[in-house]
Amino acid sequence: MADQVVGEQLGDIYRRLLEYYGLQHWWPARSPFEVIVGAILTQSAAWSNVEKAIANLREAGALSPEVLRDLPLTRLAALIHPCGYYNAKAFKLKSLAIWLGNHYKDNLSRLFALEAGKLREELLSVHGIGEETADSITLYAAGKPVFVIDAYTRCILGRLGLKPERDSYAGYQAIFRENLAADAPFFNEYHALLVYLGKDACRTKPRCAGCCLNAICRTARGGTPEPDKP
DNA sequence: GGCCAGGACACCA
DNA sequence: TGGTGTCATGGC
Repeated sequence: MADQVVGEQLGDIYRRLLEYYGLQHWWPARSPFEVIVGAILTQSAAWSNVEKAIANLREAGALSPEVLRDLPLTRLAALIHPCGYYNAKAFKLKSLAIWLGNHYKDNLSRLFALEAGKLREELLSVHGIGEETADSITLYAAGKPVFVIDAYTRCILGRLGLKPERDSYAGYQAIFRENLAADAPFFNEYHALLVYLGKDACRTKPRCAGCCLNAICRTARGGTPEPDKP
């Protein structure tokens, strides 16, 4: 498939999603550090539960690396209890806060001054930050143009017949990088819209907005979405 | 009562 | 290198 065609498909999908869902203005956070915390807490968790955990952290005045570092692990785990995996995630937040202090003196501006590739590499060195979380931070907190690949994005691309040859994070990410202009606000909205579409169309019991995916498929490749696989 | 949600890591073959 | 088990709550 010619790259130009894929680019046009991706552009068409974006326009239709924007028309259907409207601007999302992600990430839902009050500060870049809160974006980072949220990106870790939302790992395999419903955002509604993450919001409760973040509210607890805010109320405890713990939404800063300095305070997180000094907070006992058990206390931190109790605060983030609602979002699940609280012991594992407490350790991840601790690791992040310690790393940020040791390497960047808690200065996010210094961290975000790094070139996107280097920033990603740095973030991946932190325990608990994998590819998706690193890219979420790079895009939504640092404002650099990398495309976030999550389970919804994989599902949607697969159903649109755009699954990469190499079924890997890098494979999916290359589809966006190689066929769209690198633009952070655009990638920001696009990924947010894919998540909303995914919530509606990638579940076993698609709700009404599944028709949105069908409409996208009809015009994008003249076909219909493939059924979800468990 | 079962299923699922904006993953990452350790371990093993 | 790829597959599997583990971490765990809250809403529907």
